[in-house]
Amino acid sequence: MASSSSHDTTPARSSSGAGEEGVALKKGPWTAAENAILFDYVSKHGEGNWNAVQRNSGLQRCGKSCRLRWANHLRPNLKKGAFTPEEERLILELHAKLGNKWARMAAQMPGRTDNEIKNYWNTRMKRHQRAGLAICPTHIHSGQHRQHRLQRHRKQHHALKSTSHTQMLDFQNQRAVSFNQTSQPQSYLFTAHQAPIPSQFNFFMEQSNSNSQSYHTSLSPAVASHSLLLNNNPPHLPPHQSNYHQDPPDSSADFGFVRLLSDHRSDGMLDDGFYAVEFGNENSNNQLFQPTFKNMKEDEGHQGAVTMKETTPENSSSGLTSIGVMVVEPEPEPEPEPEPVVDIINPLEDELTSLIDSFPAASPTPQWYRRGSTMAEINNSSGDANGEVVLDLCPTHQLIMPSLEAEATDQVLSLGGSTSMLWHELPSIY
DNA sequence: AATCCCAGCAACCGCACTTCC
DNA sequence: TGGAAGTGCGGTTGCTGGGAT
Repeated sequence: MASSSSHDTTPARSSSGAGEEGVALKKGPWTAAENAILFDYVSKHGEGNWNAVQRNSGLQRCGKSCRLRWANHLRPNLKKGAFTPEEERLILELHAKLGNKWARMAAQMPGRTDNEIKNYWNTRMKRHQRAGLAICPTHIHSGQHRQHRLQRHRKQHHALKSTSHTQMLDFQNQRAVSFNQTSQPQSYLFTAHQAPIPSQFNFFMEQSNSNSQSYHTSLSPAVASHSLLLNNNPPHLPPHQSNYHQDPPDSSADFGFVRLLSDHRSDGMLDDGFYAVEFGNENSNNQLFQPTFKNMKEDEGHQGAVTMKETTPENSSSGLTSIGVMVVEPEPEPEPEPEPVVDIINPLEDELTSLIDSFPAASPTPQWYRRGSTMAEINNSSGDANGEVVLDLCPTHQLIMPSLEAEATDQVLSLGGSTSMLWHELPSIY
């Protein structure tokens, strides 16, 4: 990228100001000669008294400019080059602790300058705002905030244990998904008209052929940003043994499904383990296939999974589109003492809060989050609503994910024989 | 090959704080 | 004690080079 030397012969940003005795002060990129003069002067006289540099050295730069040049480029023991992963991690931690206190951050990173750290952070912010990604991973939150989150989580955990584990996210007042019957092979089209699907969700397509081989392929981010068109049997899919299908339920099954997965990027920008939506279908023979369950924030000791449910006409008359999340948690640790914390939110809400906290401020808050519904309330076909997850998609089909109280890998997801779907007007999940 | 776009970076600017007289 | 000078900090600007088209 641009370096100081690249500016050496470029006067583009230069302008003039008046120094002491009316001497025109230069602005803009520093030349090698100026660097040499400054370095020589500071080597002899030490740092400080920067305005004297111009007076005594003949350098036509103001004191502030000299100080900046020295601090950012000329002083000894400066580290040059890209930040190491360890330094990046440190920046995240320090920023969580200190905020935009670049100088204080630099003081704890030998060889790095505040300007460098600031530029790094700002470009990173821009990049992730563009991408709609969370800025700080959960594990970077400051100790106090982190502890508070854990407290709230434990508090909520107890509340859940006493009632139900089912938590619902409802996409209300949205147009329901419409399904169109088409001939085989099945194809799915997911379209989000209101906002791009956030890029923290990777789109994959997984398929299994008649030989129980699973295929897994990524989908174009450009396509995924607003819509997905999927065919469950494209011939061009690269053979890639899926990590997600543990036991294909039926070797003759031929199915595909789409995932929106949390993007675990190497830069650790996202809330680990926050998973959103899993779409599924099955083949025309109504073979069942296993949904895949993901850990949610294993460090806090619970698992979660999200899937969707097509609803029958009678139980989707409201046109409700909802996404449910089930949280499976281990037995609670004994609380050492009652906590004065009053605000109780569920773990999912907590995670969503952390995600939403970093959303662009201009994004409208969708009116889709509602707690309280259980699958039993929507569909009386199940006797045990605990942990069931529901996503109403259309008035004519139903996809049911049973409780996760049993071993997750044994869960079976059933789905009617839909062939294609349009998911219109998804609420935004920035 | 030419042009456009944009990420990365260096440097400037304004403000606040500290020090000195 | 108050004003001027010096210094530090954070925000912003604008240039450059590389990649995309």
